Amino acid sequence: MEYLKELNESQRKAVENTDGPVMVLAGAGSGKTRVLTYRIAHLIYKGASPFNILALTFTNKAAREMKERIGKIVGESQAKSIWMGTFHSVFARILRSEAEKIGYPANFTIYDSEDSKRLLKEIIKEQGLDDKVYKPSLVSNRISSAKNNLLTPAAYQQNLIITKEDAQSKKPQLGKIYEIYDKRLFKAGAMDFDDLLFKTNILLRDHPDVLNKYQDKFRHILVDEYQDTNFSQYIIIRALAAKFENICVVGDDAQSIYSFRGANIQNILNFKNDYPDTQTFKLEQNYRSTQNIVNAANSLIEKNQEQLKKDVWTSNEEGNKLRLMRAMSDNEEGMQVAHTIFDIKNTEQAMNSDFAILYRTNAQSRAMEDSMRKLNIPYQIYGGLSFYQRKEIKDLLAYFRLVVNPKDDEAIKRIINYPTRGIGKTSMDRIVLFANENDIALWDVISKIQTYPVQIGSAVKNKIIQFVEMIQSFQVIVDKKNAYDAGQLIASTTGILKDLYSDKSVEGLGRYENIQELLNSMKEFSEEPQEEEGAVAKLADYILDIPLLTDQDEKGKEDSDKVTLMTIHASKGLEFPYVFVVGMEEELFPSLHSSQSKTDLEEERRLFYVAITRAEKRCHLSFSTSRYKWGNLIHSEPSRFLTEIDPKFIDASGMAAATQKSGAFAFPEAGSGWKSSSTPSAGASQPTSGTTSPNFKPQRKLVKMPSSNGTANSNIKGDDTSGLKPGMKVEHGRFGKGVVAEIEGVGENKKAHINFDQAGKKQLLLRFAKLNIIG
DNA sequence: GGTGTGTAGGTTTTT
DNA sequence: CCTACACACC
Repeated sequence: MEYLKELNESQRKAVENTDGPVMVLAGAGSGKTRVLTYRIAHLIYKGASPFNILALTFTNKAAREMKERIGKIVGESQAKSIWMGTFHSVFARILRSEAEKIGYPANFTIYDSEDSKRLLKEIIKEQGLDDKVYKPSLVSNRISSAKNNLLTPAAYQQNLIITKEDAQSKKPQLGKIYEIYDKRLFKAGAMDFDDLLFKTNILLRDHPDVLNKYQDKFRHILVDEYQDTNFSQYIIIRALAAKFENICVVGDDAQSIYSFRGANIQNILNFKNDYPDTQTFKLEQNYRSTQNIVNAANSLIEKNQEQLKKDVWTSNEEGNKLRLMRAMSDNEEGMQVAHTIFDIKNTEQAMNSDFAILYRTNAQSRAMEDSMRKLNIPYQIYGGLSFYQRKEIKDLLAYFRLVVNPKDDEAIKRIINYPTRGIGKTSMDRIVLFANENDIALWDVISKIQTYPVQIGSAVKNKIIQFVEMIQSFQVIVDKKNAYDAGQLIASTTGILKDLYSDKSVEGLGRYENIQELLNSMKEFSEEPQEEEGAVAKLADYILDIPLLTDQDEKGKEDSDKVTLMTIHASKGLEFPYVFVVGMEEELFPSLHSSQSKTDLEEERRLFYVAITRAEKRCHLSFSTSRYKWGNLIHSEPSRFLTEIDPKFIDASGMAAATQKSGAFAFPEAGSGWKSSSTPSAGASQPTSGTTSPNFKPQRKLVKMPSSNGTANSNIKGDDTSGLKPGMKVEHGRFGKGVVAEIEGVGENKKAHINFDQAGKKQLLLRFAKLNIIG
């Protein structure tokens, strides 16, 4: 029990009190993961079987890492048996083994958001509705929140509040769409993300024996990030915990940032009402960040009204103040960040992986990527499209899906004419219409196309028959061959490989390589030892839960030394020595949508709180006064959040030019030296490749030059510094005037040690530094 | 039925 | 700016 000594008092109590309901309110950086890890280890140490432990985490990655840490304490074989993962993946697993009870095949398909929206779009059109009024994404959100609140289509249509809302927003048909959508999913043997929770609830509600079984099984339940659970998740947990009430939830209301996904902060606020004899432990000591960071974050979150009282403090060093940076364009902002990273790496011996650049929206990554590339700083983007959502990958996966679950209508529609085989839109429209009108699965129609009175030409019928026969031939082999052999056969027989190979463009090559990458990983999967002697790794097992993987779950992303770029949402639970929060601008952060309502604004503020508290040593906040949006330059104002942090924790010394006319924004310390318009640009940048993971093609091919916005970077040129000698006086755009102390290195590694009057000693690589010789 | 071109519309955040 | 879809042509 050595591990108990590594805990402070409240942490230790949260670990040792393993009986009955426990709520742990864990401030940012207070060792929440450590508590969860040790609590599980402690349970096992005290004799609990790992099979009886259910631990729900927010990402698969978090589950994996926690398992690893537990394994180090109690042994890997024990840790392996714990039921641990996201709500979605754990309950998908349970649903597969109980699927028949609710009328689903065990091989049910999981529709990702794209599949759902395509289906919705089809239904909207079919109903003769305007898809500009009934926007698929909006309809999808509405249905999603209905499901997360456990409203069936019938309940939805009977709910007066909802129907009134829909009527007022001129969308009275939403309930009807939901009803049809739900039917189609069922017919296709498919569940969307929300169904994985919804159907779990149905299963547990309608099958007391099943409920009983899992209540007994999951004798100990732990839920991480409890503040971000929704109603559907809450009911599942409540049902499963009802018998033993050995439930431990861990969370921080100040970090609740997923209400758009149905997360309900009340779940954590009301926990005590559900379990009156709850023991509550507060973790308030922050071990992660410096005093300045903790205090700055506290001063911000104070502005929120609705929260549980907590005093987060730290005994860490005071550290640097949060540094404010101002740029004139998004590109310049990127360059400032890149240069700052470059400098910190030099002066503090930091690794690339010590840095994270966090932003509000994925679209902001581009300027950051460009600047990283220009300074040759390796980086890794998380978020955006995951590998498995790429078109070519989804196409091939659709074949796999169809082979595994022939009722999967979306898969059929996606690939029946890809690669093109003469089954065109008109024919498919007729077939789909016929199938929907008669409530028959698409596969049933096409596999018996001769027997149904669908008006299509005989040539097309023959093509369809060939297609069906091809799929059937795959179905025969799929259980005999391993996933890789089956996958390889399908990829080549269908003509996908050939089709992609024949495209010799850069993008086409990338797509081909992505397919090869998928096949490689299937090979790896197929070569893993199987539990059962002589069994093969099946295609179905490879593909079924792929939609639940995010790109954080992909292999080979973590162990290399790269700067991390991600949205703030994706950064939840992570920590980095150096954090840059970029795009601190009104209408971006807080987002345009959120500035209307108070609760939304409070959520944005919590999001900012999350961003700041990711930082261990230093936190940089940057904004730009203009930004490209859809190719147009738009003006932007500094975020109101910047003024909500107590100024005594902020270093705005580089903000001289910033106060010029941003009325809403004036820092007392605005001072010396720094002119944003003279930020050096990386003229000598080299062509870069290989900065992204080898698994992936860069998403964009072109590196945009900084001069594209016409300002900041274009007209500053450094002097020729090849003859620079110690003793010479120079001027640097950012650091001001200084004297060269020493020249070191040769060629592109030539470096000058310069004592700047204001900025102190710096080492600058001459190949990047724009220096003007002044004496 | 296949292929190419024009244009409308899209950015919160994610399992 | 980029993508997805509608329409016109072959």
